[in-house]
Amino acid sequence: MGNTGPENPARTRSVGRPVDPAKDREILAAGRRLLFGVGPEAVTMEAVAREAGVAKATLYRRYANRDVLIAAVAEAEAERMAGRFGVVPGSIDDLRSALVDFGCTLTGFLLSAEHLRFIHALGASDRMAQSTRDSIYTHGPRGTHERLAGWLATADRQGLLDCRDPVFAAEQFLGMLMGLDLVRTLYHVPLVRDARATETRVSRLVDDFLRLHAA
Amino acid sequence: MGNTGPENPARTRSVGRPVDPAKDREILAAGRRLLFGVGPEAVTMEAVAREAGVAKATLYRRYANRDVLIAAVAEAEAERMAGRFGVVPGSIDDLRSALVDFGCTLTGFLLSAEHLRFIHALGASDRMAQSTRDSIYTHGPRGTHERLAGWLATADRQGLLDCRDPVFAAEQFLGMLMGLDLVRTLYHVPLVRDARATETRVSRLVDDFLRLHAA
DNA sequence: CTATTTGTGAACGGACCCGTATCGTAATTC
DNA sequence: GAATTACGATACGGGTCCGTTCACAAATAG
Repeated sequence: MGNTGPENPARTRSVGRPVDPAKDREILAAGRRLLFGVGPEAVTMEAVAREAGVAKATLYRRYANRDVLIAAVAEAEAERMAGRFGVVPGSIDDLRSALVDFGCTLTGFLLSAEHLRFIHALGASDRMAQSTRDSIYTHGPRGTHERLAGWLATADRQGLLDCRDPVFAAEQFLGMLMGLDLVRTLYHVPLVRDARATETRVSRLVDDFLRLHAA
Repeated sequence: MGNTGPENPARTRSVGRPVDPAKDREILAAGRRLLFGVGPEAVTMEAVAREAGVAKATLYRRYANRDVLIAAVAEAEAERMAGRFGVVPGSIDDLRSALVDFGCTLTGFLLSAEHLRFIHALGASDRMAQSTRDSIYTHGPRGTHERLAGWLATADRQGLLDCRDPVFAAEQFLGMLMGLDLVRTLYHVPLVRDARATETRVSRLVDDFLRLHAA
């Protein structure tokens, strides 16, 4: 993951024309636009080359074949999204407002156009390697789940909460939070919910959750 | 929807060799296997013809083009799944066991291989018409949500429950029930959960839900 | 300048697919 | 039997894409 370029240790042989890193970025950006903007079928070598302003031969100099390219595009996006996914509840002093903030941020992301496109790109079973999916899952939902569970466990140890099964409780909370939003996303059902509505909704859910696990 | 065949009023001209309905079924079955088993890209006219043991010309006699065929396959599957989705809580006399049964059936379906393949096929944005998706959504998740909300509203009117916003509560319950299962499905994360584990999990969730809305 | 490597542009063979067409055969009505 | 329709097998033109190749320009080190 901490690689200078596509699949390369010792990329510079220190002689000859150096690799243009701008092209790397252009290729991945073009691949991302196609994969997450149009769909997996749209990311053909010819389309990527055209979109990136690069010769097809250049693509094959960097990526062995189409599947490798698609995997690289997905992996790059996974890293980009890790930051967005990396939401964590704030200070434990004010449980309620920490959970409300956490919930609003998370649902806001769930419903974003960015995430929607990402979810749909996951359907490309064959084209996207399972390892890529695993990586995204681990850095994404699984990480969020674990962090929330850890946070709840801490709150329980400090006597702020009665939460003897934090993993279960965290999933319960995340489930309530997502509600049917993910389903709606999958079915392309538009859902407008402004910041105001989101906050009231999340507030009610957090109140319920805290009521269930009151110390 | 109550059509004898693909897009056909007055299909019998009553003279000449009649259409073989078995071929209709074979075609749809083959399309279903390909669409939900392999992926949208796999459902080509040639593959369907091969898989169904039918000449390609026969396909074009029934379906104008590939997109129409794919839409028909998806629509047929949507009808098939409507029955599976059509879970409804049982008698209102015993809230708890009715909800537990409902929850177990629903999560069992959510995690089924059948539903998994279905979800992934939804990614084919271009190939599957939005009207098809809408139909599936309406007969599926939306219907379940509405039926549950109606059920809760009835329970509220009878004083068995304190549920002043049944739509909200229904989504809350469904959210808790699904938890991260749908996410796991999307990321191909296997989750083994036998009937025993499912029931204890759902029982806890139902208890929590009833505690939140106790009369 | 020379050697070396990156990148371009264009072309190519092979594969797959779509949608159509043709010809022969099977099944049914009259 | 004759007319009519459904189906199979096969082939074709047109298109897209993959992955490779080749000749040539561009950029860098020594």
